[in-house]
Amino acid sequence: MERTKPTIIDVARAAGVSPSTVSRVLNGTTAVDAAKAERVHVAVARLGYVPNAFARSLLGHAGRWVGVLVPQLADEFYGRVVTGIEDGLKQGGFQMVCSLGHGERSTEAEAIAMFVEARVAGLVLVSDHVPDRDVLALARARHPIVLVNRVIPELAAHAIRIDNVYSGALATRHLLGLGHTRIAHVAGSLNRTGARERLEGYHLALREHGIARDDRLVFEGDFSEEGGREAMTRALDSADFTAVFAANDRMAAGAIAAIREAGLRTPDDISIVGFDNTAISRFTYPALTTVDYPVTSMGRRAADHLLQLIAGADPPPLPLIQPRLVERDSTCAPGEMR
Amino acid sequence: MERTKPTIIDVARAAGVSPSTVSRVLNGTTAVDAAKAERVHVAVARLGYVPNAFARSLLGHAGRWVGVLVPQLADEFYGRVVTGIEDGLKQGGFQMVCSLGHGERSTEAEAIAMFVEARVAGLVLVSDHVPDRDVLALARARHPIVLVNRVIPELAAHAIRIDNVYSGALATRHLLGLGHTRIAHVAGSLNRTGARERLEGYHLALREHGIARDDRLVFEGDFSEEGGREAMTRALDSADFTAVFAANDRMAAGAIAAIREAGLRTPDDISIVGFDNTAISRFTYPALTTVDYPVTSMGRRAADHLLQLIAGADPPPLPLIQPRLVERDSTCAPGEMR
DNA sequence: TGACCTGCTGAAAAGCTTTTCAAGGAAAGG
DNA sequence: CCTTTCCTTGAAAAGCTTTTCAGCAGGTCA
Repeated sequence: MERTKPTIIDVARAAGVSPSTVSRVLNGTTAVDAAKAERVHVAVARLGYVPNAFARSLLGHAGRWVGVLVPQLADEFYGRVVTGIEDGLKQGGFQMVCSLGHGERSTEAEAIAMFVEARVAGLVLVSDHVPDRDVLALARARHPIVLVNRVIPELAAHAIRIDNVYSGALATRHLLGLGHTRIAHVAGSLNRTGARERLEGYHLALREHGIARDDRLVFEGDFSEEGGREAMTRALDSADFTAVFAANDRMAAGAIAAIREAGLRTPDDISIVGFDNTAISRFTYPALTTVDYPVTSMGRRAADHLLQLIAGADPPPLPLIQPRLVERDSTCAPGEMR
Repeated sequence: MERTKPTIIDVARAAGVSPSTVSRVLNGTTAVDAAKAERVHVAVARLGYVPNAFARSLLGHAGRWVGVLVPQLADEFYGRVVTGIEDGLKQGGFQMVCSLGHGERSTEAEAIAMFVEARVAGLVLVSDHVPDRDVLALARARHPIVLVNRVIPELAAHAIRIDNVYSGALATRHLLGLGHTRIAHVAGSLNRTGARERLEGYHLALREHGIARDDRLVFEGDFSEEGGREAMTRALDSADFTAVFAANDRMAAGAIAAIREAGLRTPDDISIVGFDNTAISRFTYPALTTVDYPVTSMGRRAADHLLQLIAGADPPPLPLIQPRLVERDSTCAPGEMR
């Protein structure tokens, strides 16, 4: 019973004109006799004709689609990246096609293969697991590509990411500026570049202030709330400090819970700085001082850059983003009652 | 300099066989002489040939793509829906193509038009603004469609949504069960169906317990944190109650802040129940008792249903979801110290 | 040895739209 | 009134892959 979709030929027959004329009416490429145009419109409406994008694209018309690959969307972070990207693309008349990589190499590879087959005009890859080699192969095949949060030396000009070292130092300097000298760090999984860089920034800031490095103040977590709680529990058991820099907001939230469970107060007894400025940081108690990861605007800039690449322009290299700190209620001077 | 992409004909020429043979090697449809197959593989690799999905799809091969339209992805909620949908689709061998509607009718209409032109195999529409009439037109044109969180009577069998009345009653009954009798409600924007239904559930539960309806205990918010804080401030000024049911977690978080600012404690002085079970509810202090909106699994079921529609099956109607309550630390019996 | 089957291969058609080319008619100008 | 030009239109080709059909070679069976 599956009636097949009407084609431009059916419309032409119904309107008593040639397919070329129908095409012209629909695309407005050439003037067409008003009466015929009207007949075409009527026929289109009556038959429910929708031009076949495949046939059109087959003509070599550049697709107006851009592929976007993100690891996941279950938490807010990547959703905000995608929002920025989509905004930029839409502005330029492109549509986003978004796929999830789930942090698995094979899944990501499949998604990218689909994009390539679909002849997308360009690609945005957000911090994915596909090996550098494959990404470079894509780039060499003249696919416009922009990377978010990933370093591949050859593509550095087309990668936008946050300056993690600077950011880690920024958070730590804030605590140092308040007068803290014993500052712990709840790190992310140290097999992740970002986590290592934030740790490096933490060390950098301490060194600037002439404070000796003490690895017993660094506790590795896994970017999860539970990991943060657990790392902080270990910290409270084994070390002596008045402030903590946590490598993301989730862990900071877990750390706050651990501090409370230990019968201490934030920030009175222990100040804490998070990282990301996700919704979480507004809802913890006390509200979290954190590093603002300007993730939506980074997505936006990635999209703008990509549009230029697609247009054949040679845009200036994408910058390393230096974020700012958002002060809320989880930090104060040591010993100060607040 | 833009070298055009190699076609199957180029590969055939390079391998010294016909295009048909190349197609057969690549798709494995028919046995091919091993030596020739090898030559084809070599040629494909050397030329970097990628089959053109448009040409393939033009043959009427059903596309393996499904269009998904969501309002936005900037907060966690829709991200989780999408995660569930994508999971289900991938399971069935389909790829998700996701677009954002931004709650605007024209944007949504454009996205849907793109999906239709791309000949997606089906559509999942999440709570969108396109008028019923247009959705019905799509359905009549034999597009498999599943709706999430939206009621269109003619498509009720293909719509999955939460039972808001039941849910509102569930939250309220929990408070009643603890012994509360003066229970306030911080409602969502009452021009939204969901908000009105939750309010209805609240009234229903009170009636069950023989408690007279008192409209002075209902305060309209706007689903935002700030709206919740403000509604709760008004509530504390004007009414007398020992518990609150807030129509979502964001407003509940705002309400908790307002309670704290008023010098009261949660749950000792005022118990509070939220709605959604988003990450927020784990991070507030005290952690929020809330209605678990099983949003990922709903997305998953929507996808499964759609896959059946695409396969031409006639799946059983999608259910109205009755969620369960997640008890955390924001509720206790009135007067009880906790 | 001849008829028949099997396995592999190439030619050609189908699928739908856009665009180029050529032609027809009408209008304008001499 | 004839020629030139412009406007509109239809025919046909291009774009790329899959699939059907027919053919060919080699082997099998009687």
